[in-house]
Amino acid sequence: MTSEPALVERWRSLLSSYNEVAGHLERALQETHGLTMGEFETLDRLITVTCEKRRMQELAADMYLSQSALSRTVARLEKGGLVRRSLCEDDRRGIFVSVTEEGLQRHADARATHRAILAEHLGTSAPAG
Amino acid sequence: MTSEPALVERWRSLLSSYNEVAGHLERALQETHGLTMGEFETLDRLITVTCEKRRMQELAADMYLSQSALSRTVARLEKGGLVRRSLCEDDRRGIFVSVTEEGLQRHADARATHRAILAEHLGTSAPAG
DNA sequence: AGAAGATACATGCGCACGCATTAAATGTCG
DNA sequence: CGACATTTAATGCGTGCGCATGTATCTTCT
Repeated sequence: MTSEPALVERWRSLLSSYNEVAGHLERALQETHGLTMGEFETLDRLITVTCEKRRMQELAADMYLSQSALSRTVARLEKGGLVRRSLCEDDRRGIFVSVTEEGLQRHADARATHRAILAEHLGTSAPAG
Repeated sequence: MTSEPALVERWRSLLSSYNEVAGHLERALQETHGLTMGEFETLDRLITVTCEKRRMQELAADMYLSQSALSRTVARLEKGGLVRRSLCEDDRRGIFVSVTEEGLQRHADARATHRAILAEHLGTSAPAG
């Protein structure tokens, strides 16, 4: 049973941790690799999973992005050649998303930055609780 | 010494906790009280502190918002009559911000919603770590 | 088969954000 | 005092987001 003041405390802590890390992450990924945090996370989720193609919907379920945000994020990634969209034959409303070679490469590069930022800005702060 | 995979794990957990809570909070505060999360947090910080007036700069230091975002947030709050801006006589570059009666009231109302959302969406999830 | 409703993704719109710049006030040093 | 750097807050601009809606496709029920 968490008391209310403690709850607010926990929220503030979460808020500042998140913003600290997200801020640096966003800047670093953008500057060094031309990627939004959302773009990186999307790539990351596309790659971490075994199957080659994933439907928008599955992707959305894994993520914090809204459906519309995901749609646009994938559109940007495709425009940048990092991802490919293809029709789903079984259900022609569906869209499959797959990572291109360039996408794999860019993600691999960006991952280093990602880890570094996490180590620097998440590693030092105490895990809440 | 946190291992790298664990770090990423921790980040993803932070990311989803944050977005879960922030999403619901934003919606609830907007719908019920016409307040942005940033606006509420700003009011909250203005009120939690002992002194009556606070300078933008001090406020900014407490918060995750950028200087420009804070400036606009305060402008919105003022436009809504929840906050008042006044010149700082000692240093006329500075701006003091103080909460109006209406601001106090609105904050008091919103606080209930805030706590409720936290209890619902932060209370159940295990504190990371 | 045909109509009504559900589902999947795309898009119009408005909003809050961050970065870079600007305007006003202060501090510094000759 | 007067020129120049510094600091504080406001603002122009571009970007990504969520909500609501649009369009195409699938499902269900008769």
